[in-house]
Amino acid sequence: MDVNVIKKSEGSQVQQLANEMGLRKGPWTVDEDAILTNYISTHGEGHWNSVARSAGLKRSGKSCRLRWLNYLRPDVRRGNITLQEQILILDLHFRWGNRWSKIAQHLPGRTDNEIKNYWRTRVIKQAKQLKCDVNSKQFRDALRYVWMPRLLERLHPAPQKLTNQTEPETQTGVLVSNRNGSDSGPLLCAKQSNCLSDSSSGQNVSVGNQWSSFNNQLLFEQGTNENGHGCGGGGESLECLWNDENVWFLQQQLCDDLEVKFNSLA
DNA sequence: AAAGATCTCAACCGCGTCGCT
DNA sequence: GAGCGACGCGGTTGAGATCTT
Repeated sequence: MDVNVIKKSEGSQVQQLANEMGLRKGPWTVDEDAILTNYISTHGEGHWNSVARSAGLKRSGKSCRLRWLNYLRPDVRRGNITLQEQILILDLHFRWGNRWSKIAQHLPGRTDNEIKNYWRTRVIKQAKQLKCDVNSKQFRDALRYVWMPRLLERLHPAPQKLTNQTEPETQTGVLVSNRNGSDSGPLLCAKQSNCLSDSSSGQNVSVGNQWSSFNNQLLFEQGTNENGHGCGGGGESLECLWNDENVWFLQQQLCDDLEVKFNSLA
């Protein structure tokens, strides 16, 4: 597919210059991929502008770099984000915010672009469902105290397994949930009051340490537990965690008065 | 089956930073 | 220190795929 896309936004001097130089934009062709891959395998990465010129690609250096890093690199992992990766992303984003490249460094084979897309398409969607702002304390608490623990629970149905593998305090709260027939948010939250105390007393580090410990385990396990325990057999969808009941609970509790509860628990 | 809505993700853009001259 | 080019990052876009009606 040979696409010479002339964008509406074209008009800047840079773009005009690019056009005059005959630079291509839009989707990469198989031939272009092959040229870039061959060139880099021979000459290595870096100096992207000269790569574009020397390889005979009518692409900008930026475009070559992006194509290589996000798609052609041999160690790029394709396919669904695993449960482990989802937990890591949630945790790391909690710590660092939209530092996608920094987060990606902790997910081998995943690109910042992929993680960014995951966040925008999955996580922000959930925030909208809950009628919360994605950056609000309510939603961040929902991620931290409900979503992540439930992912962990899916990953490790038997809590003892984790307890035996990491330091004891790593497991406080986050793995506890009420499974008496139906999920019960309030009980879940009450059982996690120790976590809340940690964060509200300014001891985010301790919670971070809990997750750091678990992150190490996740990274270790990624090679052996690729499929996790998704709700649909091999499915890795998060959406199953956000069933109607959970959404209802979170809307009721988190977006209305959970913040008050947190404060009182602290 | 078709049309419209929604989702996904590759690719682009603008901007900040870094290193060299 | 100023100017410049290269690079990397985060935000945004839009085409194609998928789902819903």
